[in-house]
Amino acid sequence: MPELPEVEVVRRGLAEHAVGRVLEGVTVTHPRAVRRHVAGPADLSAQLTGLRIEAAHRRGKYLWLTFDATPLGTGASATGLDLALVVHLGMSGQMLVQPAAAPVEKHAHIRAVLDDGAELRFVDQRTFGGWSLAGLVEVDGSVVPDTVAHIARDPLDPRFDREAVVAAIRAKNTEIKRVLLDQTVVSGIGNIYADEALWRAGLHGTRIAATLTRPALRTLLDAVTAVMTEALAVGGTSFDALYVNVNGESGYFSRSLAAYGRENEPCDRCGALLIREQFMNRSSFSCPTCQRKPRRR
DNA sequence: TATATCTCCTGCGGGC
DNA sequence: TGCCCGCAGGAGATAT
Repeated sequence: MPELPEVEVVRRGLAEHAVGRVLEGVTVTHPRAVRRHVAGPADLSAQLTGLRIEAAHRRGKYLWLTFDATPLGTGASATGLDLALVVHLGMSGQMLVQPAAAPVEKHAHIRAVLDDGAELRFVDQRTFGGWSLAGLVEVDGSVVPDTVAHIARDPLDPRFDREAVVAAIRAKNTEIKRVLLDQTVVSGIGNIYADEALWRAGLHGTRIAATLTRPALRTLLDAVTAVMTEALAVGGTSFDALYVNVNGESGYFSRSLAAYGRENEPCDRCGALLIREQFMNRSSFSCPTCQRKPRRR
């Protein structure tokens, strides 16, 4: 599932293969792939056509492309400087840059023709992701799409303030894993990296955030940063063909996971068998010895 | 206001 | 072989 490292891999791919290119035409074949756009997919296509991609950005799990004006543009180019194409990959979204002649993927819901003959394709099996257009706003010293303004900085952001996040977490009277997954507190963390970071920090996900000490939370946030950095270095985590970079290649971090998906396998730290529990309608993996459950709420 | 739960969606694998 | 069901889970909407 695409979490921060996987999304960053995609962003880098877009920066390499799509930035500088002009969108010569956009075709939407699945209306659900266009989000929050009252005017509909046709209007989104019209607004994007003729824009040159200036840069690829990311915050947490959100990607967005910004544009500059281009002499090749249509009437839409006049607004390009203030417009962002926001992309969320959901659970299974892919942003692929393919030769136009390449076979079209079964779940290719949006296809954008680039001026170098390639196509930028949004492929999404489970249709939890999508594209949307947004205006740009300044929040806390950074320019972001207005639909991303509520998303907190992620641990790989140079301006990530660890102490401020520690304080925000301690203000929450709920389980620490819920807080890690709350993108308004700290962004980019999904179920996989939450379990990995909690395992590294030796904390059970049902511990109440407000009861954790500042040093424990610093350790936890450092674990989040470390696990994401390591995953990014090897191209992200892949369990199947659902997560790939813009060239359709998978990452290798799944081989390094210490907790997620390892039910009944020995803990790398103590040897106890890892367990799986239901939490927030999804699976959580932990070590019953290293990560003690709280006695009660 | 803060927190918890529901819903969306599709493909895969297991059980019968 | 085919059908049914559970599972995977990000995030907005809704409920408490």
